[in-house]
Amino acid sequence: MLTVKGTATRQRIIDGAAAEIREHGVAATTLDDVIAVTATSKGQLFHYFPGGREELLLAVADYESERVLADQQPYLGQLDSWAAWRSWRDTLVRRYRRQGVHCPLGTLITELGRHSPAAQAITGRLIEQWQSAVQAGITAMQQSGQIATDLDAARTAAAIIAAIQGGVTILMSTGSSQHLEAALDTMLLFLRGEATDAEEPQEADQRSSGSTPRVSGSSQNSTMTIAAGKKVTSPATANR
Amino acid sequence: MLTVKGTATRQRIIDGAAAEIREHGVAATTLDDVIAVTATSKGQLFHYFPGGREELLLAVADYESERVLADQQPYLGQLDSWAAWRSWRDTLVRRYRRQGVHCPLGTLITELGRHSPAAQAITGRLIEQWQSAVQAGITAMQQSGQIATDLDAARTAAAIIAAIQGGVTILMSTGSSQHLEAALDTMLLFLRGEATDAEEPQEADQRSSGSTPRVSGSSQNSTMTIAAGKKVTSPATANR
DNA sequence: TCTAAAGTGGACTAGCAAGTCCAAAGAGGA
DNA sequence: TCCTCTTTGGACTTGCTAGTCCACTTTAGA
Repeated sequence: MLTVKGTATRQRIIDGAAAEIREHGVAATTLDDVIAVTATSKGQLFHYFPGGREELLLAVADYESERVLADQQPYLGQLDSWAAWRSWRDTLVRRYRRQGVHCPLGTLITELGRHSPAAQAITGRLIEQWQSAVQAGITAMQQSGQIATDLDAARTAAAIIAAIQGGVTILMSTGSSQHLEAALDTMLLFLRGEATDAEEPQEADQRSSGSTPRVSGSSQNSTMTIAAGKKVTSPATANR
Repeated sequence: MLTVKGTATRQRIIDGAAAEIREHGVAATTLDDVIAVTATSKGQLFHYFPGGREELLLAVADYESERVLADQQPYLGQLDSWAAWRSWRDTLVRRYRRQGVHCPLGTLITELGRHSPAAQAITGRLIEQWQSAVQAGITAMQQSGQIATDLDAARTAAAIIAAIQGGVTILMSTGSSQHLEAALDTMLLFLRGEATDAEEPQEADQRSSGSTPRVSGSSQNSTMTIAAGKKVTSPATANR
């Protein structure tokens, strides 16, 4: 009831829609845009997504939420050393800075996540998974004595997720990754500050704390962004 | 060129639009909705907002951004004691918890703040003002020896703003204030932890850190997150 | 090879929502 | 009182977009 070709087409639609949404936002993305960019037709779109726009948006949200976590690997799944935390932090910043103003999930969350229960389920699951990965990292660090054991891993993980989310939201509206970086660095500083037992001296500082490197100036996203999502590829990306 | 009556009507339109947006989101709010809810007409709407929908939305954003800061007073402007920080924290949580899923600015930021420069200006200004108020608080605490002076006030303030923003965003999509509270509490914990000079012994802990109160389970919106105000009290901790 | 199901294209419809227009009522000053 | 400018009401236009419909093509497997 869905051949290989069909599956590919369906996926192509999702990819294209995701790219469009990253680029222009949910509100500004019409089905015709998606059709144009994926070289499909109305017939196909409604053939694969009988629920129409809503169903497509949900599929995109689902797809993006997987990407969010996948992009943070392998670090996110292995936060057992300060170096891993650092790499994870850098991966995150790099990813979002590259994406610039375009955060697929953030947009989806706020634009469609509010009232639809299905959308809430997706975002809820993402937050949960993300948070529990971070929490596992904290716990691991506690077990190896690198983070004080009296720190509430769950609560701190929740705070970290919130901080990231906020940093990204601000990045989306201002174009500067300054807040995201400050948020992440401060949280890491907090984790380290709580370390009472062992430490990894050779890594002990280099970032933040003192001096304030203060990220450049204004919107540095104009530079690339453009290319952002356009890697879609898939059989027919010869758009239009 | 704008009588008293006219000014009142204009303001009524903004109020009504803001309410509608808080309730249903920007995308779902049509001009006809605004007209209906404010007992006005198309003619009036375009008379006072020649730029149409866009101009109205901008006016609403401006209006809401002022409210955001105003609602945090007097604490936000006077963060010179731990008690003030606590009260501020409680005010924030209370406000957003009451508002539940409806964050006017968050919605406006993500839905219209992206591409319009005018909107970016508004959100940018809000973030700046908010952040500098927090930064002033940190500096004041440093000067009175309650926070270590080697802490980067600007960067930490940025992190706090990001954490709040993220907590609110998550609150909007899940309905739980858990993350917002965790974010704020963790940040306060961080500020306190950095205190090396003087301290306020009698206030030295009470929240989290040790024992892990561990917020209940899922959406505890109801539970009130137990500790919230605890002993510090402050004028209005009679939550809700 | 035949046939049924899957896939595809695109014209068409319906409805909504932004924005236009104009007529008429009200308000204030000379 | 009159004249002008502001305010108000609402019908009407226009354009867009989600969704429908159906004819046609391709694919798979019996």
